[in-house]
Amino acid sequence: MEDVRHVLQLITRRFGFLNKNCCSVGGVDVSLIQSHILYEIDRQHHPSMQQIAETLGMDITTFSRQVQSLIRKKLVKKSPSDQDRRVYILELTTEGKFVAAAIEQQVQDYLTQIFFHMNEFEKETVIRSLKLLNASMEKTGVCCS
Amino acid sequence: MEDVRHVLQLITRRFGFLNKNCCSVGGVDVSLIQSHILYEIDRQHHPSMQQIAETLGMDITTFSRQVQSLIRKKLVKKSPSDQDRRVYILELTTEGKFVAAAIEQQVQDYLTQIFFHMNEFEKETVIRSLKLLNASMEKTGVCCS
DNA sequence: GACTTTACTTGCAAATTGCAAGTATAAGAT
DNA sequence: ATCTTATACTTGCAATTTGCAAGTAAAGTC
Repeated sequence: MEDVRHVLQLITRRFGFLNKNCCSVGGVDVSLIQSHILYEIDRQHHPSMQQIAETLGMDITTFSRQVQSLIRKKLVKKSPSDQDRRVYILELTTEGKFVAAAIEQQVQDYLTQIFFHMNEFEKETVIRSLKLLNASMEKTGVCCS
Repeated sequence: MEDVRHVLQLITRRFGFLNKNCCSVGGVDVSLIQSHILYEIDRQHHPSMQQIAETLGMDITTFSRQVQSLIRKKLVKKSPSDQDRRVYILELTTEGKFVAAAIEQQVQDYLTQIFFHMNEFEKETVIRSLKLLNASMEKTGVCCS
C-alpha cells in the first residue's frame, strides 16, 4: 500500500512522457496541453470553452489563449452558440481531427505494445482494475467532471 | 481497449490534481514539479542532479534552477561529491523531509479514501494490476529509469 | 599536455502562467 | 422596462517557467 503512490507516480510519468513525445504530426507541433485540449474537444460533443477548461482543470484565461493558438494553427474552430451568445462552441477542423487521430494512433500503438507483454487474462484484469480505480477516484470527487 | 487511453488519462489527471492541491505545507509553497523533486530526492539515496533530472525527464537547466529555488526555500541541500567534484549530491534538509512527509501523508490519505470504496479482493487486484502495468510499461522502455 | 567528455550553471528570448480588469450577453428583481 | 447581478469569455500585465546556446570547471583519454 505504501508503494501504490510510487507505482501510480511512475505510470503517470510514463504515460505523460508518451504524450509529450507524440505531439508532432506532419508539419504541425502541438504541446502536451494542446493535445489534451484536442482530445477533449473531440470527445465531448460541441463543448463550450468552460466545459473543456473545467475538464482539464485549467484557468479559463490560460485556456482562452491556448485555444487562440490552436485556432491560429487551424486545428480548432470556435463559433458563438445560438442559444447563448456569450458562450463559444468548440470543434475540431478537418486538420484538427487528423492531428488528433494521428496522436490517438500513436497512443494506441504504445498501449498495444504494453499489453503485448500480458496474456489475455492479465490484460482483462488490468483493464478492469483501471476502470475500477478510476471509478473509485471519481467517488472521492477530487476533480474532473 | 479503445477506452484504456481515456481511463488512463483520467487517472493521470486526477492523480495530478491531487498533487497540485497538496503542495502547501506550513508556510512553504512548493509547485507540483518541486514536490516531485522532493519526492525523488527522498527516494533515491544521495542522488546527483543528473539522476533526478533524468528520472523526472526534465531538462537539466530547468532542473538546475528548480533546485536553486528549493535551496532558497531551505528544503534541499546540495554538496559537491567527494569522488567527482563535477557532480553535486542532493539531499533533503530537515525541513525538506518534513514537507515531503506532509505531502506523502496527504497522498496516502487520498489513496486510503479511494481504496475505502473497494473490498479487500478488489483492492489487492487493483494494486497487483498497477504493478503489472508499470512493469509492462518499463519493458517497452519509453522512459524513466 | 592537448583534446574530449561530462556535470552543472548562466544569458537570453520565447512561451505559459494567474490575477485583475475589461466587454458583452443573459437572467433576475422591482 | 430598467436596474442589478451573474455568466462566458478576452485582454493587460507582471511573474514564472521553459529550452537552447554558450559558458565554467573537473575528469577521462590519447
